[in-house]
Amino acid sequence: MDLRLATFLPYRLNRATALASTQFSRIYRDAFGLTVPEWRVLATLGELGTATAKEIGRDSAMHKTKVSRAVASLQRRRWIARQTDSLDRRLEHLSLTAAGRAAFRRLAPKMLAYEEALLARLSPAERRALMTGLAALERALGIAEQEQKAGRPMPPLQTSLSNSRG
Amino acid sequence: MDLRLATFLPYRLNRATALASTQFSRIYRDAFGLTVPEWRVLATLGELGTATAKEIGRDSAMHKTKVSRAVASLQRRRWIARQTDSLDRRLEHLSLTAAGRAAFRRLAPKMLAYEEALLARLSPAERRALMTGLAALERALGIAEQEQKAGRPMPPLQTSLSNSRG
DNA sequence: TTGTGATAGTTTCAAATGTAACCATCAACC
DNA sequence: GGTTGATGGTTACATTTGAAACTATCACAA
Repeated sequence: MDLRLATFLPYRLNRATALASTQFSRIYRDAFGLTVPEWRVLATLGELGTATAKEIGRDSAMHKTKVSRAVASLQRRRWIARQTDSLDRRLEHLSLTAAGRAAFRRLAPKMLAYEEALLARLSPAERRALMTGLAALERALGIAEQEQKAGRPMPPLQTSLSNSRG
Repeated sequence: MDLRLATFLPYRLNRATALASTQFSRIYRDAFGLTVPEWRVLATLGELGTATAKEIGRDSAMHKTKVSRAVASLQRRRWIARQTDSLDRRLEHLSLTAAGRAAFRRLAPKMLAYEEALLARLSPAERRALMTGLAALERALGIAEQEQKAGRPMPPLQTSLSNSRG
């Protein structure tokens, strides 16, 4: 089998993801001028209530500097309040202010509605297939393992050609 | 239904894609120090034989400046040859040199083998589901339309909340 | 033939990003 | 108490990126 980019899985994933990201991000960009990292921090705190920067990073799969900057930006908007942990003063417990919660409550249903509208373009069977397939792919990629701790590497895939530098 | 990032489609896509991209890119990075855009240009030319920068951009869904820089870089490696169209001197017909083709022939089977190894972690049913679901998602996102011409926008999705700036 | 507008491709510039260094704090051990 | 190593989080620096400006060329029309 020859390699064709158009049918190659990582390429297809990339393209679909980029397009989805563009379409979804238009919602919070148009409404509030939020960037993707800012939206993710908002959504994470909207869901969790309170979290540290590290927890947000793990939960939203973002680099810690990205989280740091997004948090700083949302704090400038007065959407995030920060409280230093009394026992461990390295920790900053972050949570949404009333304004932040209001913004989240305004955005969340729009985001879910757009997701619903997108999935409504799929037949029920296709929808099931997407959920099944995506979950299986996540498992295959080792996302479950990655989630807990970024420490140990995945067990390598069975690839006869792996590491054959040639 | 509340918005939970972990079950939210664009977020799941993003995470899976980022992880897949990292894993796949390790192959050509380790072997040749190629970047993602460089690999895509190589793969596109490996597939098409000859193409202009614009065609590569359309085919690989990359911004034209990204293509331009990746092409320049591969040219510095002497992996790409360029020939100006005799009838329209704005066009540059790009193709792989012998060295470029050799690199592609070395990489392509590794990439396909890794894809196969990844998909081997899925059951046959899950694999079918992934392909069905991904294809349906691509259609829903309008990737088919996007491919032909980046001109007209997609017909808007059915979203009761669209554009309700509040 | 000389504008005028479009197109292929490159370059410039500013913004976003990741790596690495850094600061403050903590836990553990001497 | 003081040193050592780890951790949460921020900052500095270099790289990557895309938008917009630019160059060269083309088609077309006055």
